[in-house]
Amino acid sequence: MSLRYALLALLRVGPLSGYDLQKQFTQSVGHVWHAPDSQIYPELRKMQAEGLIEGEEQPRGERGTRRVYHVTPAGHEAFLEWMRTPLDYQRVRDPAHLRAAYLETTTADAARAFLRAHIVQWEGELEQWEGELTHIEHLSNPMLVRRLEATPAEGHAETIAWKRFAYEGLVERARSEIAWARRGLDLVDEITAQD
Amino acid sequence: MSLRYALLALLRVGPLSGYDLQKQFTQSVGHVWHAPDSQIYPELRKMQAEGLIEGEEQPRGERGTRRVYHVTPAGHEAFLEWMRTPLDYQRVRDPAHLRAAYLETTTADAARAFLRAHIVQWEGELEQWEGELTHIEHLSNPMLVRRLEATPAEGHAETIAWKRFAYEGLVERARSEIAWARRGLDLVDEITAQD
DNA sequence: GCCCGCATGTAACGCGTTACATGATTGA
DNA sequence: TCAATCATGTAACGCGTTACATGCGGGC
Repeated sequence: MSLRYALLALLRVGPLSGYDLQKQFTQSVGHVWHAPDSQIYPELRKMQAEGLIEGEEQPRGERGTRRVYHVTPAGHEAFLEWMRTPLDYQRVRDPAHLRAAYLETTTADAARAFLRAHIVQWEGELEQWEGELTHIEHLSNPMLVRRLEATPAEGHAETIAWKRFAYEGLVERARSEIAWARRGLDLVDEITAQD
Repeated sequence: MSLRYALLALLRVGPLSGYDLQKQFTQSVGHVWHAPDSQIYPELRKMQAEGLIEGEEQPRGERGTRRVYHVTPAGHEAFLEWMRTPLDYQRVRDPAHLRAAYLETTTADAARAFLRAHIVQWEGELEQWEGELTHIEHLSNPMLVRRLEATPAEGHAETIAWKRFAYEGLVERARSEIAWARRGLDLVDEITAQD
């Protein structure tokens, strides 16, 4: 549901091809909203059919072509409309906490393996998000630079502030997941010590 | 993917009908893993077809029937196997943080509305999870009581400890989302003060 | 000449959501 | 007798995942 708005957010700054968008989805935006190429290309076609974007075929070498998309006025409006609309929050569906609630049904080793994997998982995310944060602070994210170049200077601080805000929230979340799993490991130790 | 294991976790304690399971999914387990009835009934049929559970038709009044399911040995094994298996973590797809990263594109009012809705959303979850925590502490959750009755007394403390652990993690997450959105509201104030 | 990166997709499948649909029992 | 609760589903649709599929361009 949000994929198209993530795509619009990127395209609003300037035209990009499906491939370029896909790269952004494995880099910057992808740290917040992941999408594989098999989802991006069809979505772009749909958005074009609905008049939110327009694609321009560009020759590439002798026979190759690439399609560069740009946002139409209707697309700009759709994005701004989305920003004004309440988000629809998905119902909670959290496999890690579901499993955590039943850890007494398994062995101490399995419980530890699960908790350690949880730590590894969130340490990975943490690294990505902290990396993005430093890219934001140092203005070393090319997409952010393009965005700043396309907007008047007096808005730059605000743009950066919101990016930082978003990633700080994610960093905080990752830290809290890691701390939680560590407490879980302590709990396994306490329980096994009793036997 | 985890739905069937959530169902197995409940059924392991003792037989239940689809309707009873559905109630648990709007109460206790549903605070971790939501599922509507339209998903539960077909899933139970599938699980029966795969030999994980067995259903027994019970008469209800003159003409009504209800199907009560119990876990087969294969079902018990499948659950324990799942507990030993690494979770597959979904890629990040977080609409709230996606939007937060682009709040400079909208008005201060829209930004505030979004952040306030985020706070309301997570305060709702927080209330649910804190409620569950007190139910756990006071042993006033009927499903937990059934679970304890079905297991030897020396395991009770551990069972309760893991439930508490799971819900504490969720409570922490909700608090952190709320704190984050409040910082966002402060940021809106700072930005509007500059103009 | 070969490989890596550029570039664009299709197909099948599963999970989840929403809406729709029906009927029986029990207690006020 | 009427409403609430018990009880069980079907159908259509959309989003996302995984696997599959293809071919060009540019640099070494």
